[in-house]
Amino acid sequence: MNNPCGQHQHPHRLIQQPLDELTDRLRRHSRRVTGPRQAILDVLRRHQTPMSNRDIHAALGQMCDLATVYRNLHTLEGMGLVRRFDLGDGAARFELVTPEDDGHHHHLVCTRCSLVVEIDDCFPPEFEQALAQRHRFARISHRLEFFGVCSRCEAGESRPGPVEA
Amino acid sequence: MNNPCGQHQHPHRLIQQPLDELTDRLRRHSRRVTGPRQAILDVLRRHQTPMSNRDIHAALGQMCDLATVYRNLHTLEGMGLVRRFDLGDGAARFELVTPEDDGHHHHLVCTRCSLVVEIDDCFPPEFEQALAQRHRFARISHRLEFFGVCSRCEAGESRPGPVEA
DNA sequence: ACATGATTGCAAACAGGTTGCAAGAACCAC
DNA sequence: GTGGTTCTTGCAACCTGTTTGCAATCATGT
Repeated sequence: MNNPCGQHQHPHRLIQQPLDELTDRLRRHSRRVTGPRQAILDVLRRHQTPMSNRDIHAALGQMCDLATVYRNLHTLEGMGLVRRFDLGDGAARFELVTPEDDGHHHHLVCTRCSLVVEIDDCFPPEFEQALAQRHRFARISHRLEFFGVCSRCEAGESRPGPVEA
Repeated sequence: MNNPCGQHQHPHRLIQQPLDELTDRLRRHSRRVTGPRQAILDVLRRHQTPMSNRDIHAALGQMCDLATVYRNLHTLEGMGLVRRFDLGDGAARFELVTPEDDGHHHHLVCTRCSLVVEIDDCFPPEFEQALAQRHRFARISHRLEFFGVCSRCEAGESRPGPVEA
């Protein structure tokens, strides 16, 4: 994997984090280790790609209310255990973040079947610095996602639900 | 204005397009030139930064229903007269596109006051090509927006409504 | 001017997400 | 363990952005 300018790139999602380690992180933030929370973390750690609140709720079976999922992801995001992504279809997606990795990376989304590929490339941070200076902005960050049509869909074997372009 | 790799960049919004030219484009697409449409185009051509449906509706005064604004922007987007942006706050924004320029560009948004700065820099198209090939995706495009805190806000002179981080 | 079909206003309906409140756990201290 | 304090949860109502059905209205070709 190289990158736009042969430079920056973010490694991530190398291995699944043990569930205990995750719940420990909850405790360290003085958050209670509840059934729904463990279940949500467990679902997330088994997943490679970002999941929506609805996805997670579905994966949980009738374990808890959808509102609980929303609240917990909000909490987890605040704790930095989870990172929010916007894949452009109006629903927030979440991925687990490891303590080492800040979770910064991007995605390539198939606009036909919603297949998501994790992308580690990114443009060099110096670019952002330059932008910040030029426009006198502080604490600059960015959001970048790619869209396209995966080979299966391109070949005609269309399937599930689409995401907007 | 340079760019991430000293390469690609999209010039845009050089001058206001005459209103007649815009309505002509409507006719060419066999769309009727109605009051609301002209007004919407007129509001957009006077604006430098992307406007939400609500913004436009407000700028129009009680000229037409909000639903009409939504429908028209959808139509205009389909015709390629307007381009949709997602600045991350849950409301779609639109900017007029000139016939020459495809409207591809990005924004730097202040997360405190919502100030928007138009950004012409972008990473080189070859990068997207490479991504496409590597993951066997076709027709790749991307969405990129920057967020930060503008100098005024950083200086403490906070004001209007925020946008998410 | 007329006919005709696109367009509009209005209200209802949606979807994602948030929130108030009372009931139900976790967790700490004893 | 027991008990209480405080965080969480379920539920239902609510909010915002956006879409849609339908009848009334208006822009356009003739």
